Amino acid sequence: MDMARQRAREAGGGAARQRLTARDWADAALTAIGEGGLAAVAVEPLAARLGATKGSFYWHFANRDALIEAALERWEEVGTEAVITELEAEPDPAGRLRRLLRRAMDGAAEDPLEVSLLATAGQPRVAAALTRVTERRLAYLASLFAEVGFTEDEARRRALLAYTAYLGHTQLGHAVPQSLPAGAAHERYLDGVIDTLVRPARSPKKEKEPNSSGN
Amino acid sequence: MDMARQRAREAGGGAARQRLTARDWADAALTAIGEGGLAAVAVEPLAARLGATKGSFYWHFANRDALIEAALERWEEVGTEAVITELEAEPDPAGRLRRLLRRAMDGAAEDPLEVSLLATAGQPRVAAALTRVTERRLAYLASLFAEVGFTEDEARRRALLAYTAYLGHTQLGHAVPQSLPAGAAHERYLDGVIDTLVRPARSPKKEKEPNSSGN
DNA sequence: CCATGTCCATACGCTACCGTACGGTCAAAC
DNA sequence: GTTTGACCGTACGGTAGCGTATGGACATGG
Repeated sequence: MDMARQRAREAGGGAARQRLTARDWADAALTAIGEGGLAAVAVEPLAARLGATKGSFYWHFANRDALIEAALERWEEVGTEAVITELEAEPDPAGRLRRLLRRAMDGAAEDPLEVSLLATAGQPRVAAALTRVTERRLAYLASLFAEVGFTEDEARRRALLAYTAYLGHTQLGHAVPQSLPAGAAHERYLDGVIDTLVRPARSPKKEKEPNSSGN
Repeated sequence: MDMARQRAREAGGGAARQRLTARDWADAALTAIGEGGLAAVAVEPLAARLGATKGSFYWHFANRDALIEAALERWEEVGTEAVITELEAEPDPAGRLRRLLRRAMDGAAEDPLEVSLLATAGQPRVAAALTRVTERRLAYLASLFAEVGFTEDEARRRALLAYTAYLGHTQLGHAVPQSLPAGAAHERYLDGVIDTLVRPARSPKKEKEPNSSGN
């Protein structure tokens, strides 16, 4: 009967480790969240997918809740901090801003994780993680807008608008992708949106003119 | 033992009907979705909340799936068509546009339904409902922008941006409400966003000047 | 006063999943 | 080559929810 297990592991997509780590389980939980929401983080199905059993899981984690916590922590790292540090390679602030917006909008369609997590904001753990990530991203976005020349208030306001647009874009791309422009129209649409977000206001009040150096 | 049931009904919040209709179940399913996502649509908990049992449910519906379908249909009605028809009372197109945007942004925070449904776009039934609702809303929004004076393309583009901003605003208001401005700042923020969306572009290409008559 | 159809309660079996108990395996240490 | 401990499989009990079967309650028409 252990031959069945051997087969499951070897057929399980090539890289079949013999022993699992806590990170393996956390990553599996993250993909499960992306596919079916928090409710899809079920120990036995995950074990089956990993070619293991609950025995392995309950060695690495106390219970299902601990797994969720670990998955959320991991998400905070790879989904925010990694992007920011990677972006710091770009020297020009305006370039950083445009590049960030483009990267976010581009990859928004295939990011079911954010969508699933936002839907589970009722869970206190998820809410806490979301709060941290959101504040971090908004603060960084606002700092970029400020670096480009906007006042503090205006920078925060634009960061908020940009982030809500990003979130909505993610939602649409995930739920109703047909409604988003495709191909060349997609490029033009994104350029238009980014321009709207980055360019200075027309004339509502005295606004410090930002030096919008195109990318 | 039927006394317990009597008590449950009479204590259940005042208006305790003796007999339930299919719509009662559908509405209960909708509120359950808003509170806990699609997974929270469970027959037995709903029955308990309604002061009834599964016997009632399986009289009105074939199974859980049929309930979900009915709930989605009901959502399409009250969440979109009702709003549009109500909005048609406003005579001025520009007024309709601004009023719609303001209404959407204002009520966005306390609308957990949309958030939950967007997260369940994996389910084919939900995806279909979302597609219909989204296309309907986008088409109506684009028609409003067109009525105000934008070209077809620009109207569609602005409708898309406005709708993504609305979706993102809903998400933020639901998941991280602290990140949104409150009080007077909230008003100023909304006015700024709506202005950005409704006002003509500065000078990218020749754009027909819309007659933006304020509300 | 009975008959009929509508609506619902109760009891039951079934499945999926959580968490626990315990025994087995395997590599490294000695 | 035995021991040890990390790691995992298997078996078990418990719970929540789905769907079914069946028998009432109750109103209405005859």
